[in-house]
Amino acid sequence: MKLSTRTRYGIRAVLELAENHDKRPIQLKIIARHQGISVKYLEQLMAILKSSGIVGSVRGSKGGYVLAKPPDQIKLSDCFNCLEGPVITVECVENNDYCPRACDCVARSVWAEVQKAVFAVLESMTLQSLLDRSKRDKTLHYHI
Amino acid sequence: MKLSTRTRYGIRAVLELAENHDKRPIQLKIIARHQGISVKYLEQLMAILKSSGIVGSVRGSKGGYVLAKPPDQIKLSDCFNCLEGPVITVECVENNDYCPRACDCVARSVWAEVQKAVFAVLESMTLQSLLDRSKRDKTLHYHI
DNA sequence: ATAATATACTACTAATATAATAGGAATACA
DNA sequence: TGTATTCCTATTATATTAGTAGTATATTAT
Repeated sequence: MKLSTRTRYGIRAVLELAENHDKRPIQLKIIARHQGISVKYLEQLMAILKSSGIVGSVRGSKGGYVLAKPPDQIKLSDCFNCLEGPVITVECVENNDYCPRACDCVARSVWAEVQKAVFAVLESMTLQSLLDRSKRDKTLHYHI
Repeated sequence: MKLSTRTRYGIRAVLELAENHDKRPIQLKIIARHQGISVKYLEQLMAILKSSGIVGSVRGSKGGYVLAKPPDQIKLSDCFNCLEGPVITVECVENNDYCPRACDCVARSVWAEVQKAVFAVLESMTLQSLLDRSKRDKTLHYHI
């Protein structure tokens, strides 16, 4: 159970957009430079995020990307879902018809619980809450 | 974030061993038939579980597999770990030296929290507790 | 002893998903 | 008009998963 770079890069990218939410659109080349990845690859990730309504874009010179909503209205679970796909897919958890023994399968109940736990964490976080956390942590560092 | 069949099959297999813990060794062909998978593939999964000290085996005719410890002493996190690998590997969570920005990376703190949540669920379950749950659920069904 | 049954070990193959690269089209600004 | 940027699609490389296959080794039963 390993996170794809797609999700890791993608979420770092939206966090960077969140930091600059009130400013002008940010170009991918900027983000790509910061994260040390190729613009071309990032383009594809942003396309996913855009089609899910998480980011918006401005084409042409001086264009770039912005968050489609204020950072306190974007949950991490939204980002995760569109980049990585549904949290922990064991077909049978979502789809009762997938396996005839689903209704009394213990294993299934395990995966359902794990899935719930992951989702709860991701749903409790918004981009804004993460920015706040980051700010707080940095302040703490100065005082150490 | 999708579970491998390796983990799904493997855990269903140890659950089947747990059900028969007081009995004679169970042959792979039995389990394979129940789960609808090939004996050969199951062999490989059992090899992993064996090398991690979760199951033991008896070779030769009338041989088979048994749990290496009583089912209340085997946590699901143990099984998961050896089959699927460490819960949610984002290198930087375990290894502080992996990324220079690790100490104040917000993304990293997210993955650390998710990881903790998953692990907590899996660590709270033993094979025995799952058997009990299964039994209880089945009883409930009769009463419905 | 020998035959039958089961695990143990190792190598190989097929299928799938991820990660990344590449080229050019469309759009906007200056 | 030229430059900068997103947009779209195709292709390739790499890694992982899933599964098959063959043979060796150990144990039991006859």
